[in-house]
Amino acid sequence: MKFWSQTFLPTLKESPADAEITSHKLLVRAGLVRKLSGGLYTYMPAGLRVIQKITQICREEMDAAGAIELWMPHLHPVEFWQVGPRWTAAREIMFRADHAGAGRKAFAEPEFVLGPTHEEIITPLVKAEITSYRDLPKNFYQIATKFRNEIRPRYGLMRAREFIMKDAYSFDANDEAAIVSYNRMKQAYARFFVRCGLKTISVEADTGVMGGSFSHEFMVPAEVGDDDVVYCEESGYAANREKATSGIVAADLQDAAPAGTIEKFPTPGAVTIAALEADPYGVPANRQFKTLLYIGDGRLFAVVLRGCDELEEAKLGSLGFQLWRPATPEEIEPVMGAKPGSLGVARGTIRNPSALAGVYADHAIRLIGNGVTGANVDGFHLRNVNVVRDLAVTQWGDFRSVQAGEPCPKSGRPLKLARAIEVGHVFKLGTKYSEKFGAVYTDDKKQSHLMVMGCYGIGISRTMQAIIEQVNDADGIIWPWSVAPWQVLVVNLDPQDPAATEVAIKLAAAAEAAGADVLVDDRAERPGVKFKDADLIGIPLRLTVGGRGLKEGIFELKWRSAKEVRKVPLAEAGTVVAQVVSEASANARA
RNA sequence: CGGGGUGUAGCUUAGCCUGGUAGAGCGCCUGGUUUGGGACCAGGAGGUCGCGAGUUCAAAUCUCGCCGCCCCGACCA
Repeated sequence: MKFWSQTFLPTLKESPADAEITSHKLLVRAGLVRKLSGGLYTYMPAGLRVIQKITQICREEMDAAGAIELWMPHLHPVEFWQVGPRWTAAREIMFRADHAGAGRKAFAEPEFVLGPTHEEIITPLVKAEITSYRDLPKNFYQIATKFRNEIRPRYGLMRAREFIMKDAYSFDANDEAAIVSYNRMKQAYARFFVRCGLKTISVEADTGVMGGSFSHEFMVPAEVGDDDVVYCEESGYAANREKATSGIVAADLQDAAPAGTIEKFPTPGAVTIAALEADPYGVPANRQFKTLLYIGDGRLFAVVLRGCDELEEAKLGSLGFQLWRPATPEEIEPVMGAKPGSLGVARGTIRNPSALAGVYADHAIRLIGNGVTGANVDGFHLRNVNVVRDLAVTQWGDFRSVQAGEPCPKSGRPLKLARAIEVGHVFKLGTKYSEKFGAVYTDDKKQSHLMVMGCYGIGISRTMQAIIEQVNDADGIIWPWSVAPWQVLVVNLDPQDPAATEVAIKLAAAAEAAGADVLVDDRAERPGVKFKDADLIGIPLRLTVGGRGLKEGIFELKWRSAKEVRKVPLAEAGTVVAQVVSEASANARA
C-alpha cells in the first residue's frame, strides 16, 4: 500500500491555461503529467503507474499472440533510413542528431535521426539473423519512446513529439501466413483495448507513408479526435475518411452520350466553382469539372473531380508518388496554358500535355456526363464537355472525400460520419521493406523468397488520454479498474486519530491481500479536500474511514462511477473488501 | 510553414486602450479557531511584468525585432 503523504500527487483546483480539452485538463489537474515544452511531457508518479498498467496489459496480449519482446535503439544511424523505401517522405517528421561538439561541426545531412518507428531497424536485424523458413514466422515488438517532429503537437499527449508506443513487426514466409499474423495481431488489439476499458471501433485505413497493402485503425469515437470515421451501422462498413468510399457511383451507371459540340465561352474573372454557379453562368457545382494540379515527385499531374466534391488528398497515395503537393500557379501556367481558375483536361486544350505525369479522374465525374470545365485559356470555359468523348484521362480512381449521407458501398444505406482518436493501427506491409533490405529466407526446396511483413502500433500514452477523454465527469477522471494508478483509495478522514488510522490500514491491507493496488489518503487535510481530490484522480473504489462512521461501527464503500454510498459494518470489513475487490478484478479480466 | 491569439508570483489572472505606486484569488510559510464535500481569522514570504532594442523625464502599458505557448489551417484553381 502507498500513503498519499509518501508519494507525489500534485492536484490542481484550476485547469492550466494551455489545456483546451477535458482529458488534457484532467491529465494535468490530477497530477498525472506536467508539460516540459510543446508536445513534451513528464509522467508524474501516478501517470507513470497508469502507463505501466497499460504497458503490462499490452505486453500480456502481445505475448499471448506469440509476439516476442525486444528493445531497439532510438538513435538511428541515418544510413538505415537512406536505404529504406521512404526516406524522402519520412525525413520530414524525424528529429536529427549529430556528432557536433568538441570541435566537430555538424554535417549538412544528419548522421543520426531519432526513431519515429522501427521498420528500418528491425528489417536489417531480421535479414541478418533469420535465413531459414524454419525460423518463420516471427513477430517482434517493443514498448518504447518514439520521436516525431509533429507539425503541430496538440492536446497534451494526444499528439506529442515524444510519446510511448508499442510497435510490432511480423515476418512471414508468404502472403497467406502474413495475413494470419495480421489477423492475430488485430484480435490481440481488440482484446487489449477491451481490457483497458476503452471502447474502440476498427476501421479500414489509408496506409500513408508506411506503405503496404492494407490496414485497419482502432478508433475511439470522440469529438476531439483528429480523424473522421465513415461508418454504416447496417452493413458494419467502417473506414477512415481518408480511405472511405461510397456507393455514389452505381456499378451499372451508363455514361451519358455527348449532348452537343464543345463550345468555348467567356467567363472573365470567374475563377472559382462558386463564381460559375452564380449569375450569369448558373452552372451548378455538380455540373462542373474541378481540375486540380499537383506536383508528384517533381512532376505535374492533374486530378479531376466534380465541382461539388472535395479532394481527399491522402487518396493520391495510390498513384505511386512518394511526395506530392499542390502545384503553384507558376508551375501550372506554362504546362496548362492558363492560371488556376480556367483549367481543364479536355483533349487538345492543354498547352504541353507531354509535361503532365498523368490525368487522374475521380469516378464521380461520370455522374456529370456533360458539363463545364476550364478552357486552359484565362477567362474562358468550355461547355458540353463529355466525360467519355472529351476528357484525356490516364487513370480512373477514387479521389473524392466521402460526405455523410452518401450511400454505404455495401448496404446502400446513408453513411454516418464521426470524429475519432486513432489509438492503434495494424498494417499488412507486404515486401516493401524486405525488398529494400534484402530480407530473404530459404525454403525447404532451397529456394530464396522475400519475407512478407506486417507492422503494428499502439499509442500507449495516447491510449491513456483517450481513456480519460472517454470516461470522466464534472468531478474528474473515472478510471477503469484495469488501468487505474491505484484501484482502491482508503480515505482516512481523521489521520490524527489512532483508531481511524488502524481501521484504514486494516482496510488497505484487506484490499491489498485481495489483489488491489491501494492508496491511503493519510494527509492532514479537511474532508472536503480529500473527497474532491478522490473524485479528481478517479480511483475506482473508495473506502472512507472517519470518526463519525466509527461511532456507528461502520466504514463507507463507494464506487467512483456510482452515486450510492454503502455503509459496511466494521465486523464485515475483511470479507466485504475481499469480495468486492475480487469481483472487480474478475470483471476487469472478463 | 500560413493565419489568429497569448505571455504579469508555483497555478488562475486583473492592470495595457488613456505611460508615473504591480493588484487579486488559489497554493506556500507562521500562529490561532475549525474539522464529513475544495474552512475562517491574523500575520508573512514570493515578481528581471517572456527576451532584446527603441521612443520618453518616466514603459507591464507605446514602437520594432526575436522567442515560447495555445488555437485554426496547411487542399479546394
